[in-house]
Amino acid sequence: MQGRSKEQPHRPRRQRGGVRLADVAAAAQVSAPLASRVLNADPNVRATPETKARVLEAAEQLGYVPNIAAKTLRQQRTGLLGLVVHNLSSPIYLDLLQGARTEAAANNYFLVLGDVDELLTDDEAYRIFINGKRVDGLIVQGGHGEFDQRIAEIARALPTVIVNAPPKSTDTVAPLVAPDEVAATRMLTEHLLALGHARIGLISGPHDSPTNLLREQGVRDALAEAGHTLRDEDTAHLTWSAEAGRAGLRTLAGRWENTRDRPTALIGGNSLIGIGMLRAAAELDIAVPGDLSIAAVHDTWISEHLVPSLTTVSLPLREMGETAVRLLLTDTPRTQRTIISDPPPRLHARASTAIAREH
Amino acid sequence: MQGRSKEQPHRPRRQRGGVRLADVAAAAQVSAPLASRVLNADPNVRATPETKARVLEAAEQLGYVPNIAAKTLRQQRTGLLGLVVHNLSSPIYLDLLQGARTEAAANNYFLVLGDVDELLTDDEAYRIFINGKRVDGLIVQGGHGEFDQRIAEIARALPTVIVNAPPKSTDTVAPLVAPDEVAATRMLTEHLLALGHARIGLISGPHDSPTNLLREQGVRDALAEAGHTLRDEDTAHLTWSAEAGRAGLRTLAGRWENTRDRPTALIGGNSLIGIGMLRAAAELDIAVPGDLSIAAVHDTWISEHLVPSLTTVSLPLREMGETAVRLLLTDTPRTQRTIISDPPPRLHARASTAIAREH
DNA sequence: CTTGCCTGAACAATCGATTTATCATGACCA
DNA sequence: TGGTCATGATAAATCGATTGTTCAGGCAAG
Repeated sequence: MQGRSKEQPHRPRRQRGGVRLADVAAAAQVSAPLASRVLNADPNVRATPETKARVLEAAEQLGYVPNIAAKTLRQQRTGLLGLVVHNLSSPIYLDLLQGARTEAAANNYFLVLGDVDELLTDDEAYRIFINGKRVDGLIVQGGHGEFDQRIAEIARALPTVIVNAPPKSTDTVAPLVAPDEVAATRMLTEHLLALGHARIGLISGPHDSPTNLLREQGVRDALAEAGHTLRDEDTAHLTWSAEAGRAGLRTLAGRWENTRDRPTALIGGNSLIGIGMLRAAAELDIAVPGDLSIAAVHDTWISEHLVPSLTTVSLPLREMGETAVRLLLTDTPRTQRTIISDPPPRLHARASTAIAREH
Repeated sequence: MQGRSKEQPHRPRRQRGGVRLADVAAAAQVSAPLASRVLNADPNVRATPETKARVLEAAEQLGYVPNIAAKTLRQQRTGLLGLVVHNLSSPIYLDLLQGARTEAAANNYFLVLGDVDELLTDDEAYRIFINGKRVDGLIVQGGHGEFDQRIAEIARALPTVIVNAPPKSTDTVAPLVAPDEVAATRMLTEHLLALGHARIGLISGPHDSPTNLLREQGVRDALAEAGHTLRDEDTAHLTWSAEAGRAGLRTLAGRWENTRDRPTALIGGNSLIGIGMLRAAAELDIAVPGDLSIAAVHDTWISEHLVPSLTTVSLPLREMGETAVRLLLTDTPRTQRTIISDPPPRLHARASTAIAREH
């Protein structure tokens, strides 16, 4: 047992890199370029069926997987899309993420996560993510003030699609994918009107945010058609959080001096606000839906598990994510604005809304 | 205004690729390799301070960002980590994701999302993600039966860290990062015991799942120390969902024939189950915490907004994500098991638990 | 019998950064 | 003056796949 005492006498030559195209080509007794063309089903390739079969066979045999870095370098295409999220803890946009992820996967793309705050504060991260050619395109959420201002700059460096809310600036810097916000709140309002509510209020996000303007519009439209109006004293505009919903309802309720001069139903600008409103109602001993009906925009997994379960309208977030990816992969004119109207917003009537009681 | 009428008379030679290292080197009047070494702060580089300054200056001036594909090809390192998630809609693991994302970013890494179901069903996606050298390492959630069986295979192909729950198989295939599950439920139980509860039940996930075994152990330990036991008729083991929590409480309540022979407090195996339990209690007119105290594992953003707000114990999910990334970046022996005990689980006492009432 | 065309395939260049090996220059010492 | 050595920098090879160009051979037409 003396000879060959070395422990690693003949490890296969290529240990790290796995199987290369050259290995496949060698096994199939063809050149690397030909193997590449066969494996990529190049329509212009001219090879006998036997040759093709040999190449495919060899690739299968060796478990060949193309090296993505090499492919990327040559083709200037990473197979990655960036998704810049604002607040991942919010349940609202997970569906959007899921939709984007699924559609990306269907095209053999993967998603890389970026964070709004990080990109704003960490220059290094920004450079790597935006300028480093790390991704082929970017999906960003509009409507986040400070970040909106940099979207134009980003869109110049990289194909970009904005989802959800258009930046405030008037010039269109990138294609937009959005839900039919107006239809959504209109639907909620009409639901409440049908239940006999006449005085309906709104607790929503910042008054001048693009999203709020649209959602508020939907409420106003539906009310106007029914001959009613949205009164200033029945609205509160804070942020998009549960805490804001709670504070908003407390503020409104503070104005209610008697049981007659007050709204019988309130709409929450998003599901977090709706949750906060339910909470505030419980704290203030306002019976829902007995004294007050509550409905909100966005249907999330939790809506039906709340007590009482929350009436909502669901936006096609998943489809928005899918569409955003599709637009990204088909380079779209930056002026294009896609409103997802199929499927339309859908009403989920639950226990938090009921027929208006006569005061 | 006739001359120069062409709109794009002299676009710079390199339009697509941006600034290359060669451009920087040329501007600084040095060779590309030297520029590379200076920019990467190679300790072995020998260059005069003036030369270094010139290179750095030129890079800054031109806005040079290294081409990641080229770097990756040469270094066999992508700068990406894969995070394989099971159900992104669940709020529970978002903190883990956030922790991982933050720590990755701090090391100039980015996260790519994979989906358990997709990797199980889509062979192409699996090959690209796992075998394609698309990522340098992988964080996977253990405890998802079918997927667990492939973790060993994955771990052979790629540096891997398992978070949360160990696969059932006894051999350790990759380092593990987990919270102190036993301490968490022990803490909840002790909180209830301190409130005077003596008979405490448990509604949790599948009985033989690794996570449940540990959580149940914590309950049993604390009860035993106080001279009590966990009765079989006070437990239900279904899935980890809100629906299961609801069904679990309904099952248990169905056994309660009089007000004396029943538990005064129940622990939910996770926050979803806790939410379902609150819902079932409301439906069954069981006052919480009057008739029944309810507490659950996992503190999420919603816990404090529920009615009543839910007592929970929070696990250090964020830190787990951070640690998982760190382990991945420092190639760790696969036998290592890291229990995050700093910070320890933390109790959030809220309105759903109260002093036990004498029956 | 040669020219020309088509088929089947190989050759060579390219993507951009890194890294190993090599070369020039000047200082210093014998 | 010649030789050694440290210093400063360059040349060339490499990572692996793709793509434009070229080449050899076979067959048909002139």
